[in-house]
Amino acid sequence: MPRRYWLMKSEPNRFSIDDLRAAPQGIAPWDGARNYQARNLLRDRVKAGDGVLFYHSGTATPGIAGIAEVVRAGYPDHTAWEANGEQFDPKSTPARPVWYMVDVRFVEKFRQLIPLAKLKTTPGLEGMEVARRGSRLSVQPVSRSEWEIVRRIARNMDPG
DNA sequence: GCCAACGTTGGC
DNA sequence: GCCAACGTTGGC
Repeated sequence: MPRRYWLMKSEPNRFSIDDLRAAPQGIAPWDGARNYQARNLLRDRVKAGDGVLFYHSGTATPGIAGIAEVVRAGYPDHTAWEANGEQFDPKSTPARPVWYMVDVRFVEKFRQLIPLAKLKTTPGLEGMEVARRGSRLSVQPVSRSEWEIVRRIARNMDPG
Protein backbone atom coordinates (compact mmCIF):
# COMPACT_ATOMS: atom_id res chain seq x y z
CA MET A 1 0.00 0.00 0.00
CA PRO A 2 1.41 3.41 -0.90
CA ARG A 3 2.54 5.64 1.90
CA ARG A 4 0.25 8.53 2.66
CA TYR A 5 1.09 12.01 3.84
CA TRP A 6 -0.61 14.23 6.40
CA LEU A 7 -0.41 17.66 7.94
CA MET A 8 -1.06 17.71 11.67
CA LYS A 9 -1.56 20.92 13.61
CA SER A 10 -0.32 21.58 17.09
CA GLU A 11 -0.19 24.69 19.19
CA PRO A 12 3.45 24.88 20.23
CA ASN A 13 2.46 26.30 23.63
CA ARG A 14 0.80 22.97 24.24
CA PHE A 15 2.99 20.61 22.25
CA SER A 16 5.74 21.71 19.89
CA ILE A 17 8.09 19.86 17.59
CA ASP A 18 10.77 20.38 20.25
CA ASP A 19 8.52 18.60 22.74
CA LEU A 20 8.16 15.73 20.28
CA ARG A 21 11.93 15.51 19.80
CA ALA A 22 12.39 15.50 23.60
CA ALA A 23 9.83 12.74 24.19
CA PRO A 24 11.13 9.23 24.98
CA GLN A 25 12.47 7.85 21.69
CA GLY A 26 10.97 10.92 20.04
CA ILE A 27 7.55 9.27 20.16
CA ALA A 28 4.37 10.83 21.50
CA PRO A 29 0.65 10.54 20.90
CA TRP A 30 -1.02 13.10 18.69
CA ASP A 31 -4.26 13.34 20.62
CA GLY A 32 -7.10 15.65 21.51
CA ALA A 33 -8.85 15.89 18.14
CA ARG A 34 -12.54 16.39 18.88
CA ASN A 35 -13.94 16.68 15.40
CA TYR A 36 -15.58 13.84 13.53
CA GLN A 37 -13.89 14.43 10.21
CA ALA A 38 -10.50 14.37 11.93
CA ARG A 39 -11.57 11.35 13.97
CA ASN A 40 -12.49 9.43 10.84
CA LEU A 41 -9.09 10.09 9.28
CA LEU A 42 -7.25 9.08 12.46
CA ARG A 43 -9.33 5.95 12.91
CA ASP A 44 -9.50 4.77 9.30
CA ARG A 45 -6.78 6.29 7.16
CA VAL A 46 -3.66 7.25 9.08
CA LYS A 47 -1.26 4.29 9.16
CA ALA A 48 2.16 3.47 10.56
CA GLY A 49 4.81 4.65 8.13
CA ASP A 50 2.83 7.63 6.88
CA GLY A 51 4.65 10.96 6.65
CA VAL A 52 3.58 13.96 8.75
CA LEU A 53 4.12 17.66 8.23
CA PHE A 54 4.20 19.00 11.79
CA TYR A 55 2.42 22.37 11.76
CA HIS A 56 2.55 25.04 14.44
CA SER A 57 -0.72 26.96 14.77
CA GLY A 58 -1.87 29.79 16.96
CA THR A 59 1.44 31.63 16.77
CA ALA A 60 2.47 34.99 15.34
CA THR A 61 3.94 33.13 12.36
CA PRO A 62 2.13 29.84 11.85
CA GLY A 63 3.73 27.28 9.58
CA ILE A 64 5.36 23.90 9.10
CA ALA A 65 7.99 23.26 11.74
CA GLY A 66 9.29 19.89 10.60
CA ILE A 67 8.65 16.27 9.80
CA ALA A 68 7.34 13.35 11.80
CA GLU A 69 6.33 9.80 11.02
CA VAL A 70 3.31 7.84 12.14
CA VAL A 71 4.44 4.84 14.20
CA ARG A 72 1.08 3.65 15.46
CA ALA A 73 -2.23 3.81 13.57
CA GLY A 74 -5.45 5.02 15.15
CA TYR A 75 -6.39 3.76 18.61
CA PRO A 76 -8.86 5.09 21.19
CA ASP A 77 -7.96 8.48 22.63
CA HIS A 78 -8.01 7.71 26.34
CA THR A 79 -7.61 11.39 27.26
CA ALA A 80 -11.35 11.59 26.57
CA TRP A 81 -11.93 9.33 29.59
CA GLU A 82 -9.97 11.40 32.10
CA ALA A 83 -12.78 12.99 34.05
CA ASN A 84 -10.71 15.92 35.26
CA GLY A 85 -8.67 16.35 32.09
CA GLU A 86 -9.04 19.18 29.62
CA GLN A 87 -9.90 16.70 26.88
CA PHE A 88 -12.60 14.86 28.78
CA ASP A 89 -15.70 13.94 26.80
CA PRO A 90 -18.41 11.93 28.55
CA LYS A 91 -19.67 10.64 25.18
CA SER A 92 -16.58 8.47 24.91
CA THR A 93 -16.06 5.38 27.08
CA PRO A 94 -13.54 2.51 26.96
CA ALA A 95 -16.35 0.23 25.82
CA ARG A 96 -17.48 2.66 23.14
CA PRO A 97 -14.65 5.01 22.25
CA VAL A 98 -15.61 8.05 20.20
CA TRP A 99 -12.23 9.74 19.68
CA TYR A 100 -8.99 8.36 18.27
CA MET A 101 -5.32 9.28 18.34
CA VAL A 102 -2.13 8.11 16.65
CA ASP A 103 1.50 7.96 17.76
CA VAL A 104 4.09 9.95 15.85
CA ARG A 105 7.88 9.97 15.94
CA PHE A 106 10.15 12.93 15.48
CA VAL A 107 12.07 12.85 12.21
CA GLU A 108 13.37 16.34 11.52
CA LYS A 109 13.00 19.94 12.63
CA PHE A 110 13.40 22.44 9.82
CA ARG A 111 16.14 24.96 10.52
CA GLN A 112 13.61 27.59 9.54
CA LEU A 113 9.88 27.20 9.90
CA ILE A 114 8.05 27.40 6.57
CA PRO A 115 5.46 30.11 7.14
CA LEU A 116 1.88 29.64 6.04
CA ALA A 117 2.27 32.81 3.98
CA LYS A 118 5.05 31.10 2.02
CA LEU A 119 2.89 28.04 1.35
CA LYS A 120 0.15 30.27 -0.01
CA THR A 121 2.44 31.81 -2.61
CA THR A 122 4.32 28.69 -3.65
CA PRO A 123 3.38 27.28 -7.06
CA GLY A 124 1.96 23.81 -6.59
CA LEU A 125 0.76 24.46 -3.07
CA GLU A 126 -2.14 26.81 -3.81
CA GLY A 127 -4.55 23.93 -3.43
CA MET A 128 -3.21 22.78 -0.09
CA GLU A 129 -5.95 22.43 2.49
CA VAL A 130 -4.02 24.40 5.09
CA ALA A 131 -3.66 27.32 2.66
CA ARG A 132 -7.43 27.59 2.32
CA ARG A 133 -9.11 30.43 4.15
CA GLY A 134 -10.83 29.20 7.26
CA SER A 135 -9.15 25.80 7.13
CA ARG A 136 -9.70 24.33 10.58
CA LEU A 137 -9.27 20.61 10.21
CA SER A 138 -6.47 19.57 12.56
CA VAL A 139 -5.32 16.60 10.48
CA GLN A 140 -5.35 17.01 6.73
CA PRO A 141 -4.35 14.85 3.79
CA VAL A 142 -1.32 16.06 1.84
CA SER A 143 -0.58 14.91 -1.69
CA ARG A 144 2.73 13.41 -2.66
CA SER A 145 3.59 16.40 -4.80
CA GLU A 146 2.73 18.80 -1.97
CA TRP A 147 4.95 16.74 0.32
CA GLU A 148 7.84 16.88 -2.14
CA ILE A 149 7.49 20.62 -2.69
CA VAL A 150 7.45 21.30 1.05
CA ARG A 151 10.58 19.22 1.56
CA ARG A 152 12.29 21.05 -1.29
CA ILE A 153 11.42 24.42 0.24
CA ALA A 154 12.85 23.25 3.55
CA ARG A 155 16.11 22.24 1.87
CA ASN A 156 16.34 25.50 -0.03
CA MET A 157 15.69 27.60 3.06
CA ASP A 158 18.48 25.83 4.90
CA PRO A 159 21.67 27.82 4.52
CA GLY A 160 24.58 25.76 3.27
C1' DG B 1 -8.97 42.20 19.57
C1' DC B 2 -11.41 41.15 15.44
C1' DC B 3 -13.59 38.26 12.48
C1' DA B 4 -14.32 34.41 8.98
C1' DA B 5 -15.41 29.74 8.79
C1' DC B 6 -17.79 26.17 10.32
C1' DG B 7 -19.19 22.54 13.69
C1' DT B 8 -22.55 21.73 17.42
C1' DT B 9 -26.65 22.40 20.05
C1' DG B 10 -31.32 22.83 20.88
C1' DG B 11 -35.98 24.81 20.11
C1' DC B 12 -39.61 24.15 17.19
C1' DG C 1 -35.53 18.30 9.51
C1' DC C 2 -34.71 23.27 9.71
C1' DC C 3 -32.16 26.90 11.28
C1' DA C 4 -30.66 30.42 14.61
C1' DA C 5 -27.62 30.88 18.35
C1' DC C 6 -23.51 29.79 20.12
C1' DG C 7 -18.72 28.03 20.62
C1' DT C 8 -14.20 27.02 18.73
C1' DT C 9 -10.36 27.42 15.63
C1' DG C 10 -7.01 30.05 14.04
C1' DG C 11 -5.26 33.70 10.85
C1' DC C 12 -4.44 38.45 10.80
